[in-house]
Amino acid sequence: MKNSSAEIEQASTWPPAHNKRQAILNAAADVFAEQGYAGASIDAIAARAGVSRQTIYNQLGDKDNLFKVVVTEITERSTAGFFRVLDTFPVAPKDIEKELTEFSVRLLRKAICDPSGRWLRKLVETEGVRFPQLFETWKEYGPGKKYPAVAARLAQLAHAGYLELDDPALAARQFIALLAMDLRIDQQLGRQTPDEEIEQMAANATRTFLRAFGKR
Amino acid sequence: MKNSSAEIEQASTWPPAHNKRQAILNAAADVFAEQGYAGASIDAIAARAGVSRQTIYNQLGDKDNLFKVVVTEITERSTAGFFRVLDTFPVAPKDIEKELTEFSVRLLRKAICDPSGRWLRKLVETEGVRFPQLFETWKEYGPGKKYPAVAARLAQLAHAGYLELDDPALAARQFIALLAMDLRIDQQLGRQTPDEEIEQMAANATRTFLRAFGKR
DNA sequence: GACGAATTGGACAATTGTGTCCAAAATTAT
DNA sequence: ATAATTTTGGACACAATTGTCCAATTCGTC
Repeated sequence: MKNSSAEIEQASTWPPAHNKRQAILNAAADVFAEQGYAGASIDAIAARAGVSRQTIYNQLGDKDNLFKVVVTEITERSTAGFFRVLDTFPVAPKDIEKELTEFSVRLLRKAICDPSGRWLRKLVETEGVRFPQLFETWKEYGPGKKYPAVAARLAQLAHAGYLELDDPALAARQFIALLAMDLRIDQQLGRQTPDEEIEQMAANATRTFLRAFGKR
Repeated sequence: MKNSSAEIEQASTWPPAHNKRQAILNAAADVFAEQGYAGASIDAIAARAGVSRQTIYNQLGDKDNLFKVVVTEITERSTAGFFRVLDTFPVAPKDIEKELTEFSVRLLRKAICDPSGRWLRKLVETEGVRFPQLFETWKEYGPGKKYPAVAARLAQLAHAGYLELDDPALAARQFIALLAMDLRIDQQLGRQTPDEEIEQMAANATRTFLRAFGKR
């Protein structure tokens, strides 16, 4: 009924059980993020996925394993989306402020439209202590790969004479921090950040970043 | 035994039961933060506080109420500490970079040594959806009072000719974002950030902030 | 030392959740 | 159509948790 993932169950004459599996994983991600590991009951997940409890145990084993699968799955989904956006990073911009702002908008929008990232961060924050190995995996895929990638792009811009950077890695972290800043507060609630605000956030971050590191 | 709050129970010929109450609140804060609301069992809290379960029910009622008391208590403790540090904000610095960095170190250190802030943030993130009224309270005391206070100090510095600001409120958020940036990752784990790194973080943030907004 | 208050520990019912088993039903492929 | 596989829903044992009750004990005070 109120199953938001139901539309995915089209006629898929494909991997036998993969649409139900997907429905389960989506539902599980939601419930885990909302209720925490302990608070998430298998029944709640089953209900939201529109599946019987038994099917979950059949396909994914016990709660621990379900949780691990959810996190790895979402990690992959999230990083894939991130790198797709990163490919649109401006290389030889005519108007650097304009193009960097537009890139920032794309980045923020991806981070919003695809809630995976948010769920994931929340899950890791909440359950990281109890699943240390999971925390490591996330750190490897999250900060471990995303920040260097951004740093490389920034270094490229610096090398092309657009920026003055002595520490690209630091600049990358600061750029992301400035971008995500206002998003966090909104996002922790269910608040759907309106488009104008996203553009405002991107503009603010880019402007300050360029004030600090732009060639003058 | 391994009760880290036990030392507080000195000879206090004072409010009859207030040291035990404190022990309970401290333990509850820890357990709630580690395990989430659902995962935190009263028994676990009682054990960590070194009291019997019954005592918790006697003094603080049921789990819901205990949680509320913990959050309000910690909110007050945290904001108090913050404003005590904010009073050391440089007003007429000789070397602005130096003095602003030192202030940043104090701010970060307070945010670390007093784990209340971290616990609180985590609790709000985890349980904010389930306790909406609580979320509002936190937002009122957290972002609602801290950011404007910082903005006012920055505006003061700008007025005194040290900074070039068009939007103090925005600058305040960005300053805090730059400061807290690297802290979050460390902190979510139990990692005790070493002193040199704190100073490094403060220096990085201040340097970038002044590159963007310092009068040249 | 004796009194009153708080604390303790243990037992208790009620609820909730996990993970398993299984026979009936639905779905899919042959 | 028929056979194979998956899904379903309900029942079940088992464990954990909440919140309450109460007698025995400890604690601080007078």
